[in-house]
Amino acid sequence: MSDKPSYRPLYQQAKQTLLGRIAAGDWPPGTFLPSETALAKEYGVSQGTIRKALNELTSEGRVQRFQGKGTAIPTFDSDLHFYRFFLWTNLEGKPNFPSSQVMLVRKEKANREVTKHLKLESEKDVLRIERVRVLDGQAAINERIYLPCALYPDIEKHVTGTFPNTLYDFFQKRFSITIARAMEFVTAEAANATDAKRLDVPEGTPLLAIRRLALDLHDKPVELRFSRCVTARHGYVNELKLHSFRG
Amino acid sequence: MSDKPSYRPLYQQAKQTLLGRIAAGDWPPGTFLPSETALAKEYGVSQGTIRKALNELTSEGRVQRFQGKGTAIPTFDSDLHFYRFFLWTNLEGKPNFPSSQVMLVRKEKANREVTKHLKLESEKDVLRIERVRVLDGQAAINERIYLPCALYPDIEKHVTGTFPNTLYDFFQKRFSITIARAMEFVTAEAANATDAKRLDVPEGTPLLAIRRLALDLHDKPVELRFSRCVTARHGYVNELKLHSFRG
DNA sequence: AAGTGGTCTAGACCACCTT
DNA sequence: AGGTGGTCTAGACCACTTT
Repeated sequence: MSDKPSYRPLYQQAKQTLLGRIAAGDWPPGTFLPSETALAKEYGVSQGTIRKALNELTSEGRVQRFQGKGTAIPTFDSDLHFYRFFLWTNLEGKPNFPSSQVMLVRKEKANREVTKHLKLESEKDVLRIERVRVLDGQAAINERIYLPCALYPDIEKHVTGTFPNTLYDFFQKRFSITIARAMEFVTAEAANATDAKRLDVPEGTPLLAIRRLALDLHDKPVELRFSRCVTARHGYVNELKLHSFRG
Repeated sequence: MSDKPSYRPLYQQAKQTLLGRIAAGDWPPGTFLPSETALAKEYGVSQGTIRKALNELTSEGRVQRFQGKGTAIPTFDSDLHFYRFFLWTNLEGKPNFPSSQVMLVRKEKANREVTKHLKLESEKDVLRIERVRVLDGQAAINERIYLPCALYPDIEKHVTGTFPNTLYDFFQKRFSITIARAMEFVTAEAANATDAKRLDVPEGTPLLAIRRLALDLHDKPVELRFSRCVTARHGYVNELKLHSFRG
């Protein structure tokens, strides 16, 4: 009658426990977990069971395994991760590392849209960052970013003067916030006056508009980003695959 | 000195062999593979080794496993697959099953761009299909599709009268062509006269332009598709994740 | 040499589906 | 009841890294 699962594989339990400890920061990025044998002893299961848990975590990008060395928590600046969240290439398909010019940094009250997407309780303080990203020497992306101030204590003080270009790396190092995934919603819109000025295109030029919500290891929204992009020389690349439902 | 791998795990060999037989059509979509024990005996390895190979194939979407039943080759119309290749939702994030109106079907010589992307040897015959896709009752996507005639024998005869809406399902059932993955390149462009007419928008309206190259199980290009989309009421959704490099 | 993860095996038992 | 895949274990050996 009851529809309880009433059964939970040991390796799933171990995986969940490990995930919780990773999210809680037991092993900061760049450090190594205990060995399989140590974890197996600690959890009272066989090594093979721990191995299965760790392999699933590996396939989800939560840990990295190195033969002969051990199992580590990945850091965001590792090559593995950057291009998972930066999907721009030029027309020939070559990726491109962007540079940034910050146009505005300001603390303000979140409006309704920002409050909704970031799942804030009410109209809390957010840090608003506006910057232009440069690809192949061309101003290409006009970006507006909102960060809940509560999650990034004293962030204003960190961002005076030079501003980090690779934000997700900065979030992890300074605030222990790891971006685990992001949802994007892409549309085409006409350039407004600000876009035109910052991107050096005529008003009305078709731009690719991306709304991105980035989530941390607990699936909590930690960043909202609006990007408006000139696609004369670059484009947004995406690969569609069949792979598993459980990934 | 030589950099040969000089080592190849058994389960990888088994996986490659199985992939080859799947691609060759030994087990058509919807049919079941031999059991683990049968495959283990056939390949002269243990059941655990075959299991590991099959589990990797599962995570890549190449097979589906059902406890108590067996291991099957997925069919494209299974719910699992359609929305992997159709990323449109309305502004509230609700997915939408599109309908199609075919505007043009014609055999022609491939131009340089089509030849290049489809990796044709020279300017071979391609079937050109133009259709408008309707979302929520609104003409939303103006689509132009190129198929190499060599891969779709007598396709002209199949497409008179009614035309299949879910093309990839049709490719698999009629031509044994399974779409395994696709690469998309997304830009923003202004609506031309044809777009304006078919999508009922003013000329110059910003459209989302997608070039998609679809590949079969052998990674051979089998379809080139240009979509031009109104994003007033809908958008292209994409999820960015960390997951594994080997997926 | 010692420790790590990676592969491979063999066997036991469980959960699910079909007959 | 018998077959399938799913979980769990224990042990052997291999490949890689570090000491």
